Amino acid sequence: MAERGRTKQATMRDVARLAGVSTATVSFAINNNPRVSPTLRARVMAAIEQTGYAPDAAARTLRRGVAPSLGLIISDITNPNFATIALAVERAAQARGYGVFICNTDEKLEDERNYLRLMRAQRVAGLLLATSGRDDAAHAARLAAEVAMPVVLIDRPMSGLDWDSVVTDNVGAAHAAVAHLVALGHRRIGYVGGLPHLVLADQRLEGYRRALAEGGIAFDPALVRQGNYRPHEAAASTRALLAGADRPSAIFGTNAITILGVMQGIAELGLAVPAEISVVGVDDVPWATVVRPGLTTVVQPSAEVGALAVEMLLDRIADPGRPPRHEVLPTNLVVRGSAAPLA
Amino acid sequence: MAERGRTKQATMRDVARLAGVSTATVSFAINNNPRVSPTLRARVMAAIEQTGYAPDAAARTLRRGVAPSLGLIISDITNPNFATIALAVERAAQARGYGVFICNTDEKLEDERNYLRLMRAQRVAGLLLATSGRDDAAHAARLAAEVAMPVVLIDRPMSGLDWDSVVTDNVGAAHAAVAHLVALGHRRIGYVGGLPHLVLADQRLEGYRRALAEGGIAFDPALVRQGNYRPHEAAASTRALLAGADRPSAIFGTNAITILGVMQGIAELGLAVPAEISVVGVDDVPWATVVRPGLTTVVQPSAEVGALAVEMLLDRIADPGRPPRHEVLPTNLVVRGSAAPLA
DNA sequence: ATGAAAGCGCTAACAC
DNA sequence: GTGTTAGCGCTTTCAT
Repeated sequence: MAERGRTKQATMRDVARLAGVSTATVSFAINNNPRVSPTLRARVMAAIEQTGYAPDAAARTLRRGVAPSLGLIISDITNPNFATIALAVERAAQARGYGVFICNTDEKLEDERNYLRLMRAQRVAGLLLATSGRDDAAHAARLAAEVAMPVVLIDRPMSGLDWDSVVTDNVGAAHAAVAHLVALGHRRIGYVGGLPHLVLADQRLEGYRRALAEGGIAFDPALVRQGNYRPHEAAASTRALLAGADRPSAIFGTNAITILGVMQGIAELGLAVPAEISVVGVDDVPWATVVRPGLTTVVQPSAEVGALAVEMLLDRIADPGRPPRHEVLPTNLVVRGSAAPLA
Repeated sequence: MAERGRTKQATMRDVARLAGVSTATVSFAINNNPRVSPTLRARVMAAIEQTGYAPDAAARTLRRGVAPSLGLIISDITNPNFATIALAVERAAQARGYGVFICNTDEKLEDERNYLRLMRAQRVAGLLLATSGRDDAAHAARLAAEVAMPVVLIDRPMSGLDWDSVVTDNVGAAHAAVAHLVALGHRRIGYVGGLPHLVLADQRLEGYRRALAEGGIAFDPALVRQGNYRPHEAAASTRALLAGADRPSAIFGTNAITILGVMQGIAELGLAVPAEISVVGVDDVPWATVVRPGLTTVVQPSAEVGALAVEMLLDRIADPGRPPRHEVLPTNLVVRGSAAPLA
C-alpha cells in the first residue's frame, strides 16, 4: 500500500493555472505583498490548498542567494551541554522558519573545516559555532577566511575575533564552585578539567586560582589535571590526584564529562562523598539528584545560550553592519551536599 | 578586521572562464564524467582551487530535484538514546556527502506534521523518523500521505506501515531485564514505563509479562505505571509503587529517562539499593557506574541503529522499488549490582 | 492591480 | 572530446 518513492510536488505554475493568475501573483500572495487584492489572494490561497503546494526551498534559495537554514557546529551532540543548546537552537530556529543543520566535529579541526565548506555550499543563512581550535591568531585568521558569512560564536569564545558571541561566565562558574569549597574549609582542592587549549579552560582555571587567592591559598600545579573530553581520562586523573601523599580534600570537575569521570574515579577507589572527599561539578547533569548526597554543581544556562544565540544570529543576518554583541550569561551554584565542611 | 557579512562566492562561470572552458566541462569535471580528458580536468581543478569555488547546493538541488541532505525527526535530542542515534546518523551521512536536518517534535504530532512539510519543502533526499504517533491505522495512513519520500523508521516501529525500519529488540530487552530479576528470586516486580501509546511500550510490557509468566508469576496491573518522558513523573510513580502495602522488591525502569526518575524516587524515600530495593534499567546511561553499586541495565545499540538506518535510507533512495527491510538489533544486559538476590 | 519575462547556478541532452 | 543551451521553480523589475 505505502508509497516508498518520491511523490511529485505541485509547483507555482500549477497553482497559478488553477487560480487563473500569473505566477507573479502567486509569489506576491505567498509573500504577503500588499499589491494583490484580498479577493485574488483568497483565490490563490484556495488553489494552494487544493494543490497541496509548498514552495520549493531550493528554487527560493537559488533566487534569494541564501537558504532558510542555519548551521550548528559543535563537537559532540551527546555532551549534555551541547544537546541542551542544540534543542534550544533548533526550537528557536524552527519558530522563525529556519531549519538547522547539525555538525559534530569530534574536536577535529579538519572536520570543522569541512563543515564550514559544506555550510557555505548549502548557502545557510548563518552559523552558530563552538570552535574546536585554540584561541590563537592563526586559528582566528583561518576562521575569518573560511567562515565568510554571519556567525555567532557559542560556548567557546575566541579572543582574537570580534564576532558576536554568547558564552557562559566561565571564570565566575569556577570561582563560585571553588569559593564554595574554600568557605567549607578546604585548602587542597584538586582541579580536573577538559581540553586545555580552549579559552574556556583558561577561564575556568582563572576562576579557580582567583578563589584560591581570595582564601589565601597558594596555587599548586600538582593539583591541576587537564585532558580530553572522555570520562575515562578524568577518572584516571582523579585516581592519580587521590593517590598522592598530600591528597586533596576536595575536587572540582569543570564540566559534565569530567565530573562523571571524577565520580567514577572516586567510586573505583571506594571513597565516601563527602565524608572522605568533597566534590563540586559543573553543568546540570541529570543524575545530580540520584547520587547520595546530591551532587553540588554550578549550572550553566545552556538553553538560554542556544536561544539567545539564534536571536543574535538573525539580528546579524538582518543587519550585517551592526556592532558586535558579546553576551556572558551568569551561572548558578546549586548546593546539594557532595561538598561538606572539612573535618 | 573581521568580515561580518556574506562574501560573494565564485560561480561555475568564473571557473570556466579562468580555465578557458565551458561551464559544461566544469560540471562534468566536478561530477567525474569520463568525457573530460585528464589534462583538461587538471586545468579545471586548478581553476577551482584558485577561485575557491564550491558548487551551489541550491542550484544543484533545483536542477536535480533532490537535496544532498537528510531529515532526522525525533522527539528530543537531549534524550541520550536519541543523542547517540543522532551522532551516528550525522557522522554516517557526512561521510556520504549528506547534511542532516535535526527536528525535535517534543512528542507533539502537530510539530511532527510541520516538520514533514518543512522537510518536503527542503527537498531532502530522505527521512529518518521516530514518530510520536500511536501505532494505529489512522496515523499510519496520515504518515503515508504526508511523508511522500524515502523514509526509514527508527527506534519506534509502526506495525501498519511496511516501510524500512531499524529498531532494537524491545521485547527481548524487557525480557532480559525482568528474567534477571526473576532469577534472583524477585516475585513482585514493579514496571515504570514511558509513553504508553507507542508500540515500543507494548513490546516492553510484553517482554515483562513473558518473563513473569516463565517464572510462574501472575501479572499484577497494580505494579505497572506508565507515563510521559519526564523523570519527575517516573519518580512519583516509583514512590507510589513503594508506598503500597504489598510493595515490590524490585523495579524495572524501561528507558534512560524513567530509570533516572526511578532512582530519584528511591533516593527521596531513602531506600538502599539493592538491599531494600533491586533495580534494573534500560539504556547506556552514563552515570551507571557512578552510583554504588553500579546500575544494572539493558543496553540498546543506539549508535548502530543510527548508522544502519543511514545505510538503509541511502539504499532506499538509490532503489525506491527494493523490498523493505526490517532490522531488529539485539540488546545486551550489563549486570552491575543494583539488582541483588531477594533476601 | 496584474502579467510578462529575465535570471539565480547548475545539469544534461544535443550539436559539432 | 568539448561547447551551446534549455530549463529546474522562484522572485522581482518593468511594462501595461
